[in-house]
Amino acid sequence: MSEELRTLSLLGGVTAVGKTDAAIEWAQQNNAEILCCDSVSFYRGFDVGSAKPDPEQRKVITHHGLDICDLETPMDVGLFHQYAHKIIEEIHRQKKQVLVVGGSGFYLEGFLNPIADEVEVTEEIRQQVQELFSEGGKESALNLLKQLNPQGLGSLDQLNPVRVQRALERCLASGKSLIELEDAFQKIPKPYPQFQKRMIWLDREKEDLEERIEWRTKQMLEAGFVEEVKTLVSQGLEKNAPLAHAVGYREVLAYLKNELQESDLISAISLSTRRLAAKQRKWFRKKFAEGSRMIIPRGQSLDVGNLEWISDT
RNA sequence: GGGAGAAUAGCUCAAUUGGUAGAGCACCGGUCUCCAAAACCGUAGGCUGGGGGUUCGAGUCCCUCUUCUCCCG
Repeated sequence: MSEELRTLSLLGGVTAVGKTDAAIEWAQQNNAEILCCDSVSFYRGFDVGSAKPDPEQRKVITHHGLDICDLETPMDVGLFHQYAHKIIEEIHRQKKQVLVVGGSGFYLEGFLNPIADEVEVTEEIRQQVQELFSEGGKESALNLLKQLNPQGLGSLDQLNPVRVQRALERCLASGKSLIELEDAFQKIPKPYPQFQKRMIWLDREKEDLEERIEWRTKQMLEAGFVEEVKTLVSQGLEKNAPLAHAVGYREVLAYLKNELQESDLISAISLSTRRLAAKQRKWFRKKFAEGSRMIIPRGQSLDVGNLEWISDT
């Protein structure tokens, strides 16, 4: 088998930059299938607001990683990478290339660095910790954590309720201290060792991206974003905090509850989306290889025949 | 034309009887091994619309100009 087939290509980029079209074009030219890495597009029913590739686009090139879970069976990084391993093997068996496309930093990082260990948190433990939180809040969880970890809490951010909750779950589930868990985590080897990884990420000039974001926001609303959120609410959207707070979904939800005026909807969604882009940009700068940023000139789409991939070091 | 009110950080607003201006959001920076488009932390930011006056001291009281909003003609 040629070396080329052992390559894993990661195409990142900020939101609204034009990733979807670029990915499809590249995949066509390079006999590839696409694995989407987008924390909202994983979910069934989150179509308009996540700018998910539409059925037409998916007919052109096979997309994986879309519609693989729903509100009742939430995705997490560990699960996603189990899935990704399987899909990548499958694509290679067909002697095709894999193009990972997405903007979700934490999920993308799983291709480059260890992001999870073997500790499995059972539903009972999750419930138990949840109850502790609703009764005594973060403080009582922190107290219990301190009892379980006389040697200290390691690098835990004690001010962050989500982090404290996770840490406690993992302590209870593993029977180990946070420091032991951290030490063990340090020793986990890099993931996907059988592949040579290369990457590139797309960006645009500030003003250019802002215009695209606003334009796309309007498109989404015209395409039935509000209806989509109504349906999701009936399926229990509000019980899933991260999705209920996802960019755009949060604003439409506020509008449906009369907390946001219709006339402010576009600007509110656009603002959130711009913040997301800024956050993504920071992530790519930090985690993707030096020189892997590619700025698409205003009014143009990407020349995918000419990408300068940067190898993971 | 007459009357009333407002003017404070990029935005929305705070500031007890006059005592050297604060918050939320945005911006900028940072953190996170399983909810990550989430969650959390930090920095910076103001000749308080202009000018004058009273006072030891004015965002706060007085005068004046400018701008905006509302009401009456």
